[in-house]
Amino acid sequence: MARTNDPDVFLLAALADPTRLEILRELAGSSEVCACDFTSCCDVSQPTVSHHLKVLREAGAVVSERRGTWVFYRIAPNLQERLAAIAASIMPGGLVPLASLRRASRPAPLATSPRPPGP
Amino acid sequence: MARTNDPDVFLLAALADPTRLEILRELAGSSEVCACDFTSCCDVSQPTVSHHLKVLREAGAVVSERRGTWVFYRIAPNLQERLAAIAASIMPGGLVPLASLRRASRPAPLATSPRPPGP
DNA sequence: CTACTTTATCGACAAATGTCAATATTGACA
DNA sequence: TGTCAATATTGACATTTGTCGATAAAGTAG
Repeated sequence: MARTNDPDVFLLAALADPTRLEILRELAGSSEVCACDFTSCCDVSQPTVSHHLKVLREAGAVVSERRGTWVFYRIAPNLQERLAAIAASIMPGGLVPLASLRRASRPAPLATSPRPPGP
Repeated sequence: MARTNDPDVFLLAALADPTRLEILRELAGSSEVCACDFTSCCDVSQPTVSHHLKVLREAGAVVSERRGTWVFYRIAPNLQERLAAIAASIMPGGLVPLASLRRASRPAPLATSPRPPGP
């Protein structure tokens, strides 16, 4: 079969699974989530959760950080850009991150954005 | 295995294939493309092209129109919205179509919420 | 060190997927 | 009608994928 190494295909394939999409939606709600919390929400075994997290990590959809026994996961910081790039390559209009919208119309008014201005 | 019926997963799975992504990128360049043109650009047999087009069609990524012997394909009109909705569900900021950018920059300059309220 | 917890890996399995050759279907035109 | 071109479907195949049980690895606390 046509083995591919296109990072875009890799990323899209990582999103195209009900359990992984559920994981990502859980992650979108909080700034970070412990790996142990996904076992309950996703109705699959612990090895399966670990497998899905690995797929998401290797595709660049999430990033992980070990703190003691626990491993915390976050949405990858550049996921927005990557999805925007993919969207732009397959659609005339494309999609843009909301952040770039606000930056274009005004010079960063107040800290009203839900995400703190990271380092 | 976990058979799903989530349209979002269906759509993402349709995009997560190198041949189908190539088809979509070809479609993004023109307003419409004849099915016969994909056989040359994608380096797969005619039945395979037909299969991939069916997957894209059933996922709602493209629409087709028969004109005589030929079948012409276009990017689905609501693909932007659907991808934007998926992006918004998995990322804090989300992604918005460029069209809505123009509309949103006028009437609500002080709206601190990241997402415009209207449907 | 041992015992315990959390996470990752391994091995195996069934189901899904991408591919093509062969064939069927659809439509145009003589 | 019959023939040809474009597209779709079928059947078969190898590869990939999602899943779990068992087990290993990493870290903490006693």
